[in-house]
Amino acid sequence: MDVRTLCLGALMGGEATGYEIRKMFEDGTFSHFQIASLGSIYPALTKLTQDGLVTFVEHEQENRPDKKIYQLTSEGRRSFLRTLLQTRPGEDRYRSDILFMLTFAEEMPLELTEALIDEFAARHQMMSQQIDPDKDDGTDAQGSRWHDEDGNPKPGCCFVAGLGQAMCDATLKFIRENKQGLLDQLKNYKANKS
Amino acid sequence: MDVRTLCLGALMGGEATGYEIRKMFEDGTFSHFQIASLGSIYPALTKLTQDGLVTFVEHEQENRPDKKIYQLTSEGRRSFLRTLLQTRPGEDRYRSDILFMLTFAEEMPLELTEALIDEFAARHQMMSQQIDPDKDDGTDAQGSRWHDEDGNPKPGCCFVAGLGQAMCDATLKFIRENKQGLLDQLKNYKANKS
DNA sequence: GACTGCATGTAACCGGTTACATGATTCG
DNA sequence: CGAATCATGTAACCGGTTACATGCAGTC
Repeated sequence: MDVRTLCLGALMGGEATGYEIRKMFEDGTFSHFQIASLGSIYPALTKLTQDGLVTFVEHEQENRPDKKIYQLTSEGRRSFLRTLLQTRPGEDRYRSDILFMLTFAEEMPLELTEALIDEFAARHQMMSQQIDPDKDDGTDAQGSRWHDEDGNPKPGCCFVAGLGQAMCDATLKFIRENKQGLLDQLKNYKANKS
Repeated sequence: MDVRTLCLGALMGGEATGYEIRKMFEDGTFSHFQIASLGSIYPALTKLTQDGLVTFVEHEQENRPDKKIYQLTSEGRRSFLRTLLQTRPGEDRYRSDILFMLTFAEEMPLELTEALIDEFAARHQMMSQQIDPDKDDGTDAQGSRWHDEDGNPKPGCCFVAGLGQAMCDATLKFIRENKQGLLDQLKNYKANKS
């Protein structure tokens, strides 16, 4: 799934600037299962504009670059929906340096192992909080992206958010239950070696 | 974490061919949290050989390209350990086209939604089975990578495997408990719209 | 005073994927 | 008879990251 498609999807929830789209992938709605950086989003939006899939209105701002508020065109919407129906989803890929490093826990000092686990836990804790579908991104006047025009929560979003949270919670739970055990095993393991 | 480091890590468990290393990332030990394709592994091994971090012995085979069995040099081992101690682990990144698509469940036919969920579940089921630390890759004469020379299981590996499995199981559980609910909600949602 | 947030944009670079080339064997 | 498995290797290509450029406002 390329950045262009991701941007179209982001705009399905309503208008947004490039900067705001990045936030959806950094902090927001999509943060736990997709990523996209500004350096790829801006060119993507330019391309989409050329192709007639999005339009933007320029809002002048003092002391800042003009804000470009993007919106799907009806063709953009149709195009995205077509993609949705036709695309065979790519494989899920989860990459974690921390888990890779932890595979070699025997080879590092105990403190490092513990630090890595703690960091892993901290990241998941943060993710879990960011996902929370009830928080609803707060003050947004026109209603958040989790809800449609009538204020009904979107089932798809809730399901995906719930799933993300379940994964985070499971991770956290596992760490709570197994961290000390691992540390103890490592102590024994190292004692046996010497 | 680049492919070179990944290859060094893979060889920490003992000697292997490029083809076997790919398998560790495709099916095996590392499959649930790192990926690497042959097109990047072979060049990486060549580079590592040039740098003196790995060596290989060529085993002739009939009707096949010679098999190159790679092995860490002592410098390769030291270098990997240094990397392990010095590297700030990169962010975990989980990318899932399916979850992205499911965010827009309202916009697609119910059957597609269900198919996507089922596929998601099937993939995680498979992952869960692949991880299983007890299976121990079976017939391997010199013992699998989950165990050290004395046959003791490596705590780091077990921990990471367990964590992977906990995540898979949580995913599967969530789907079991919420799939039908989502489908029902979508039915209502669509009925209300029309 | 330094850093973060808002806000856009460009371009070099780089790493990895994909596809191709080769070829016997085994399984369904 | 086609597909998958074993087994290595090269190279074009492409997508995205990183870094740079610009600049003000607010906070620590």
